Amino acid sequence: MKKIQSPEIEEYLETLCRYAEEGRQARVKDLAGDLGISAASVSQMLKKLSEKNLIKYEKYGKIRLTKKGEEIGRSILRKHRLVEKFLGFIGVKRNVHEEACLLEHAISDQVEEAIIKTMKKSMKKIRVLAEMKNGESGIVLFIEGGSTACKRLTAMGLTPGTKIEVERESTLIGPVEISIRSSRLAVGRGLAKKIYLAVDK
Amino acid sequence: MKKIQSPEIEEYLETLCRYAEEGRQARVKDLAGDLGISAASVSQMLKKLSEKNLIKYEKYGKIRLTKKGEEIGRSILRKHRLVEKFLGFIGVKRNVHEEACLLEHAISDQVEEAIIKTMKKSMKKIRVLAEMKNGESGIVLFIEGGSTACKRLTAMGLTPGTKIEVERESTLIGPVEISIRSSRLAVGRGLAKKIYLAVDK
DNA sequence: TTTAAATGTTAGGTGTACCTAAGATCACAT
DNA sequence: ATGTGATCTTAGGTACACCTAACATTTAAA
Repeated sequence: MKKIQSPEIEEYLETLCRYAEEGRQARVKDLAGDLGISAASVSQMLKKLSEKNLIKYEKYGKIRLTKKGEEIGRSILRKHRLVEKFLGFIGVKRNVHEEACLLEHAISDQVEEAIIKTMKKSMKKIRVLAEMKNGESGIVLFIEGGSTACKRLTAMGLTPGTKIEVERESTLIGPVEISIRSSRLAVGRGLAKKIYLAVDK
Repeated sequence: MKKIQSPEIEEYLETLCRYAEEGRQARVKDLAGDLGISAASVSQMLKKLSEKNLIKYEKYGKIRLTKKGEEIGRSILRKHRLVEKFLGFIGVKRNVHEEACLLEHAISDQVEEAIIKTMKKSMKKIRVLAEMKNGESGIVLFIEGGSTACKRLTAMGLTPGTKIEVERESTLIGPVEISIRSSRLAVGRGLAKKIYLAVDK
C-alpha cells in the first residue's frame, strides 16, 4: 500500500482548508505564492492530489477538497493552531507561526491530545467575582454590562488586567470586599456578578 | 549554497553520536539496522556525509564524526532526549521514543530553550532509577538509549507511564529490585541508569 | 593459508518534489 | 469577437533518499 501523506501534501491540504475557511476560491497562483513554490510544481502536485482522491480537480478547473482531503487538512490546521498557542504558552516569542509550520507535521494525535490536556490543566478558569470565596485571587478579564457599569468600575480602578484578591466574600445580598493594589474596596453583589476574572486552575 | 542538513542526515549523525557515547565502533550494518535502511543505502549516504565534511570515511574504513558532524549530531541527540522527557512530562505514554524521533528535527534552539524553562518550573523531579533509594516510587517517563534497550524494557512492562516502587536499591554493581503492578522485577544497574522517572519533589 | 561467512560497495533503478522553459487556455478590455 | 496579458499545464530535467541484485573486501574458522 502506497503512502498517501507527506509533509508537502499536508501543507497543500492545510492551505486549501485555510482558503475554504476564508470562503476564497483556491487558485494555482495563490498556492504557489503561499507555499513558495513555482506554479508549474503546484499544477503537478494538484494532479497527484487528485489521483490520491484528496481533491477534486480537472485542469483549468476549480480546486475542491474531498472529504478525505479536508479531513487531513483540517487536522493539520488544527495542529498548527494548537502548536502556535502552545508555543506562546511555554514562552516562545519569535517566529511562532514558522515554528508551528515545522512542528505541525510531526505532532501525532496522541501528542496533540497530551498538549491540550496540559494546557487545560494550567489554563485559567473564568469565574465571576460574586461567586468567589475568601482568599481567592484572580485577574480581571472583562466587565459584562453597559457603559455605566464599566465607567463606575473603571473609576475604582477595576479595569481588565487588574489583579485582585477576595477579602470578604459576598453573602446572599452583601457586597464583596476585595483588595486591589494593596488598597481595599467593596463591590455590590449586583456589580460583582458582572465582573469576570481569570483564576488559576 | 547547498543545504547540508536534512532530517535523514540528522538521523545518521545522531545515531553516530549515540555509538560514540557508547564507545562503540560504528558499522554500516548497525546503522542499517538501527535506521531501518538497507546497507547499500547507508554506504551511499556515508559517502555523501563524507563529501559534506560531516564524517571522515573511506570505503571499508572506520566511520568518524568531524567536528561539524558531531556538533549537529549532539544537538539532535540533545533535542531527542529533551523531547522524550517532555513527552513524558505532558503525559504521553506510548511510543515516546518514536514520537521523539519525529519531533527532534522540528525543534529549533529557541523552542528547545522554552521547553527546558517550562519543565524546570514543573512540580516533579526527574530521577534515574539506578540512583533511587528503597521505598521511593515514581512514574517511568522515558528510556534513554537505542531501540534494543527500549524493546527489552517494553517486554518487561517497563513502559512510560508505569508506576514503580524501589524494593531494594542498587548497590555499586547490583541490580535494582522494583515492584511493578504488584509483581517484582530485578533490573540490572546498567539498564537502570537509562530509566528516568518522575518523582514528587 | 585457504576459504566461507559476514560485511560493505557499486550499478542501475524507483518515487517524490521540486525546477525552468515553452506552449496552452482563460478572461477581459477593446 | 478577438487579441493580449494573466494564469495554468506540459515537457524535460535535477536532487534526494531510498531500493535490489550483483560484486568486492574483510574477518574468522578450518
